[in-house]
Amino acid sequence: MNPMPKPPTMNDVAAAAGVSLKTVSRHVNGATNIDPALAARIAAAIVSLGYRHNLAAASIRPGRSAKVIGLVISDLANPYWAMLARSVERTLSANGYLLMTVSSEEDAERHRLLVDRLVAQRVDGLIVSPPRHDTTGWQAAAGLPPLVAIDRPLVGGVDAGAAPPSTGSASPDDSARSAKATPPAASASAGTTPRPDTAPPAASAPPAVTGTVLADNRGGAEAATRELLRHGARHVLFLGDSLELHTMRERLDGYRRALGQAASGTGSPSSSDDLVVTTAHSAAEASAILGGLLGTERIDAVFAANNRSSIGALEAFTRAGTRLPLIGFDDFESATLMRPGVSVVAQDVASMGETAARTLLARLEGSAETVGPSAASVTVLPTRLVLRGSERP
Amino acid sequence: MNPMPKPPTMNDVAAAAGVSLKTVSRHVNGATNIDPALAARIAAAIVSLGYRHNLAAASIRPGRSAKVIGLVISDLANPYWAMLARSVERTLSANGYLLMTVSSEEDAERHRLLVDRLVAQRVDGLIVSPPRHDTTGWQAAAGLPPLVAIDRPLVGGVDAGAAPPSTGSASPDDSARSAKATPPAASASAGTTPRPDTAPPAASAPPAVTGTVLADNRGGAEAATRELLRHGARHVLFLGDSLELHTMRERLDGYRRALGQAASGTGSPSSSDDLVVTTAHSAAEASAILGGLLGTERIDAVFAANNRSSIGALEAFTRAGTRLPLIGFDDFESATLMRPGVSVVAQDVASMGETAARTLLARLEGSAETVGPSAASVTVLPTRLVLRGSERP
DNA sequence: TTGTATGCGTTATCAA
DNA sequence: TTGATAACGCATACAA
Repeated sequence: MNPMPKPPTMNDVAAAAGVSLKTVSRHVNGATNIDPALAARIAAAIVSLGYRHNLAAASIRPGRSAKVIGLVISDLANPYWAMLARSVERTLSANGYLLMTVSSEEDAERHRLLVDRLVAQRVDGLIVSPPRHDTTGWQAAAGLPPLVAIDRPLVGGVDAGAAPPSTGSASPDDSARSAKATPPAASASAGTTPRPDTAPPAASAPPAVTGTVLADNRGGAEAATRELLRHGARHVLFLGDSLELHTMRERLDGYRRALGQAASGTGSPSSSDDLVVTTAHSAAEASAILGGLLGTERIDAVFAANNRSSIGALEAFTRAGTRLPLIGFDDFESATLMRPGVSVVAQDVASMGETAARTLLARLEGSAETVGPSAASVTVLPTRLVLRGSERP
Repeated sequence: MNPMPKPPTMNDVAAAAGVSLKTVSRHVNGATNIDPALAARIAAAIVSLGYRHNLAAASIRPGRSAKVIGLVISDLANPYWAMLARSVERTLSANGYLLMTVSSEEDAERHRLLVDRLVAQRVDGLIVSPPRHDTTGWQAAAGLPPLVAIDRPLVGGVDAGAAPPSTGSASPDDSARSAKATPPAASASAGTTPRPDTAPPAASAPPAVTGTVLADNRGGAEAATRELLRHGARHVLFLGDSLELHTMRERLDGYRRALGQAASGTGSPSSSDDLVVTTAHSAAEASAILGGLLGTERIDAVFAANNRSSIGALEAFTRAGTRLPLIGFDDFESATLMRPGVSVVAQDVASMGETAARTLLARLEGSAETVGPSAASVTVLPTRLVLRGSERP
């Protein structure tokens, strides 16, 4: 009946049960050594008052944490990310952690805001898929909890600019990106020592980047392209999104590698860049672009570099009432519904999420500095070429 | 270089800047009335120390909160829920709130755990899609923050007792549910006073249920079924998931309503329960079940009661090399790829999420008791029948 | 086994 | 405009 009955505290419970605060604390935290009689009185008081443990308050004590992890992805509505998020959540949840999933919508500024917010919320760890125009100095960023990069590597390992605020000047399409280290197509562990040259804004905080979990984008793309070539294709279209995305760069690289390899053999497949589209940001755009090309004779097969592009390609085929050999990157639910079935490069999304989660957990549980200062692991998960028929003419 | 440089606090900043704690607090909270000179010193100290505001600590002060909302859904990997989550996140995010999305995997126990955890985390509000075997006394549950039900109503409001399991007995068209404001296909507001008969576990806490946002499941299903009948179908299969799900009950109701209506007209469509499948929990199951029925002559059209069932039905068609007229509930990305295109009852997922978020925000911003004790709103969003061709023989 | 006293990082009160 | 001081809800030395 009270107008605003402020939530009962541990103290209220203690008073109601006629015990001390400390005893209630023990009971709530699941301590065993409590007089059963008192425990019962406390339990009764808790129920009768409607008391709920305040984890936010508890977590400000030194050494204690709320066991919350933040996950920053780019688009929750994309099945790929949704499945990744679920996989991460499952693993963390099984270990008593709660996951805060937020989506940046591929907006670097929003991404930065979200990370800041999560850090302010004092999450224990962060799993992050960096945005396109990532200018964050991750390696040096201060006050960050342990962090794992997923799906894409963080900048700062190599080419992080000296521009913390949103000043992303210079040419947006600068191709200075090939300076990056080429990760091996296998699982490996590299002691990525942080480079001291990038401006260290803070004094104390150690670099927090704990690990990176990627798929073998290059290898998958290469295998897919080679398969198309094997079936006689000579002009394979690369249909994908912006090269600002690390995954796209890797996939394009694999595609070109396959072309180059074939060229050195029979000498026929063209490796001209005219067959590369990197402006398909959505299924609709992919469909429109491909639709314009279907009439011409210039292409005879399509490598769709992500699930959106695959859908778009299929849409274009349907509209045009024709089709070309097609392999897509990323599996999607309705790939088996089409006839012929859509062949894809399938990522193991489940293990990707699980691996990221485990990497983070290992760091969190492992007593902080037990692994030595900044031993960052890089895991590259293999992809699988799933052939369902669409790769054929 | 310190082995474990514990994160700098506001006190450290104050010391470094040579000002008082309170002044730093003001600066961090964006107060305007600060000597510019001091403000500059503080800002410098913050950067140099790498200080980050600790929202968890701030939120324990009375009257202050972390501006975090919890969203509990049943399956993040289902595009329907993923889109809903994104829509909710967008609206909340635009209002300065952070969203914690967790998924219960349709497990009532896990659902309960998650809600408890979120409450313990002291979220400001909760948006919840109740699980199947929901036995939570929501209306009476103590210590809950303001809560909005989404997609499905909470039990405890009206029909919690009697027949939750698959007993769809009696006249399925029983109008007993009109005891509650029969959800018209529009927005309405009903003063749902909490029932005193369900055991009130707590003493003080007021019922927290602020609103309910549903789709017009019955109307949508009815329209879809009627459309199938209109094209000459006489034996429409209802292919759906468990009737423990409120949405399924409503959709089945709409389906039967259409059949009954047709029967009273030409007297032909069968309304026997033999055409009702409520055990398709996944696309694979739906596909298997329908596959078994396709050979027989017993059905001549399919109403797939959710997106999984639609996919399953298409799979079965593909496998059997045949097809029947089909309309599905819930739109899905590849519905336009098939030929003929798959007709669906489309929910406005975006406004559903937005409405839920706004309802909650209205309650949170509105100074608590300004709306009077427990004025819960019920919003029923209309659905849209999208015809793409698959409804035809 | 239980209680007392103190501190966690922040904000609010009230006086300077 | 600024600063000392007291909460906030909880957990932990340490004492009983």
